[in-house]
Amino acid sequence: MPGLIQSIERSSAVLRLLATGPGRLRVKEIADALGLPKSTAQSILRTLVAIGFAEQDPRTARYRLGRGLLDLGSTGLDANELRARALNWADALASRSGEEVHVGALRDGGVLVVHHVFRPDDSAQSMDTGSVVPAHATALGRVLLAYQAAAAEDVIASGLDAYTRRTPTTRQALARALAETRAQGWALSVEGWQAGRAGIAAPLRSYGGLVIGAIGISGPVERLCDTRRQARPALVDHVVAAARAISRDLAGP
Amino acid sequence: MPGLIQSIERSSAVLRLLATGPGRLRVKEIADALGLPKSTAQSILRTLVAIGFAEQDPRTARYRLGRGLLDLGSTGLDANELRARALNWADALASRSGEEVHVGALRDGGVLVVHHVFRPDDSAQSMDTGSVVPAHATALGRVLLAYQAAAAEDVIASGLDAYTRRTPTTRQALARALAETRAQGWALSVEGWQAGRAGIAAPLRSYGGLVIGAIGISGPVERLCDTRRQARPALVDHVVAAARAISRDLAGP
DNA sequence: GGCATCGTGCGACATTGTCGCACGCTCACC
DNA sequence: GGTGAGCGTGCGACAATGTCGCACGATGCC
Repeated sequence: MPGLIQSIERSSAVLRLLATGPGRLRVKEIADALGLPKSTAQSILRTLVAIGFAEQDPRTARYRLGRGLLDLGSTGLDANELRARALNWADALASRSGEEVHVGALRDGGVLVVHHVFRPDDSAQSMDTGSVVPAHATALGRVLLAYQAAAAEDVIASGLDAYTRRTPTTRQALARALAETRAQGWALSVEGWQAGRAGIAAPLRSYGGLVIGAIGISGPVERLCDTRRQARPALVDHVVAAARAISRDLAGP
Repeated sequence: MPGLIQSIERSSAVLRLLATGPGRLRVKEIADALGLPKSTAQSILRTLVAIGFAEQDPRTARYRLGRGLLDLGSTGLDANELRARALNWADALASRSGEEVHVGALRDGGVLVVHHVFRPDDSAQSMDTGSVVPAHATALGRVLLAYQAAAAEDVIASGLDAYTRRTPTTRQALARALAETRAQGWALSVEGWQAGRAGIAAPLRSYGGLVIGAIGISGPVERLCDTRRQARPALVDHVVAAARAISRDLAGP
């Protein structure tokens, strides 16, 4: 067994210390804890900060884990694995709800549809798998953005395009929608993406409760919503139940 | 600005590729994608595997992100920050429920109590902040173990001590309790830790929906439960609402 | 003000990381 | 079955990089 790269090993020790130690640490504390000379620890930390795996508070000079590392964790499962785990439940949801079902994950500011189940009737439908839909305009996307603040910021920074008159196009409007989604634990989008159509979606949680995907139904507004354009509770229950079942599978034993 | 440690930079590029690329990748694909010689890529990967940041499927020789990295992400907030964010809501929960409140996080197989609010009456109470309670025996702990499978495995491997006749002491009993917790989104423990006392707890979710702590109430069984020893719905609602409010704060804008 | 400690960065040089190469294994094609 | 191509793995030479002592400026305490 050939040698390992010492500097990478050391960087992992630093990261573990930041993650499990008493919190924000100083260079000296890190160096002492790991038995490294101060300069060595500092070189490692400087690099970790540069790559986004650690962050330093300029006021106190203390270090903590960085967003770049958290971002990595949040995409720990790939599209194929998400799809494989969601397949059967997505089919069942289409049967129960009578609507078409999509499973998606955030990708480059949009939602990549990793699985699509047609509405269980003989209507004309086109296959959506592989397509990318706008996150801010769809229920799938709202669920994903609600739990991934950095992605939400990116989407806002890129500009919130209007697809219909009901698409949220301001930071405030989107923030309100995302807050509501977090409060309810599911999302509703009424004519945000396509006129006359609505979507209900719920989060898919992986290891540690991490939101790594979303499952949702979509169909005509009058079928998904009551007369006050609120989501029909029975449909919400179906979507949330399917999301929970998939999440149990994703979270492990 | 002095130089950065190149091998650490390269390891981060590999990790990002594993996280955002098409999924399970081979040495050659990684080397080509990053413009590195095959041997260099392999040295980096061998090290990443050794530190747990990457894993290789022995059958296919393909690499993916490792559990060690996901573990880091799940403890990205420290106890002080958790406490600061939960303070006010914990006080409000004690007022509304009329019971004492604890906020905790997993630490070395137990639950570290990071904040404790006394029951809002004049009864004799002792300060619990800083103490560590057994994860498998308490509602706080059940919530945390329900969403952190690796920690649950560790706790089981360390042995499930009995504190009362109702403490779950087998893998099956604990797994059942954790599954129920995940299904409901909150946990109940009746006389699992102390005779005559019960606890109701719900998860605190951070960035990405990650469960990084729990908040709960505890008190006499007859006050927390109905005659069938089921949690009183009004109390569950209070706990879940507090958990949600704190989670909104923890998740960012 | 003096002293101790810390974080940061420079630069010498020893150690470590890089990486070409060889080998065994697997797979596809004839 | 035989052959060739491509891959993953590991060895080892050596150049490049990482290590780390030291100096300096900033901060806090007495």
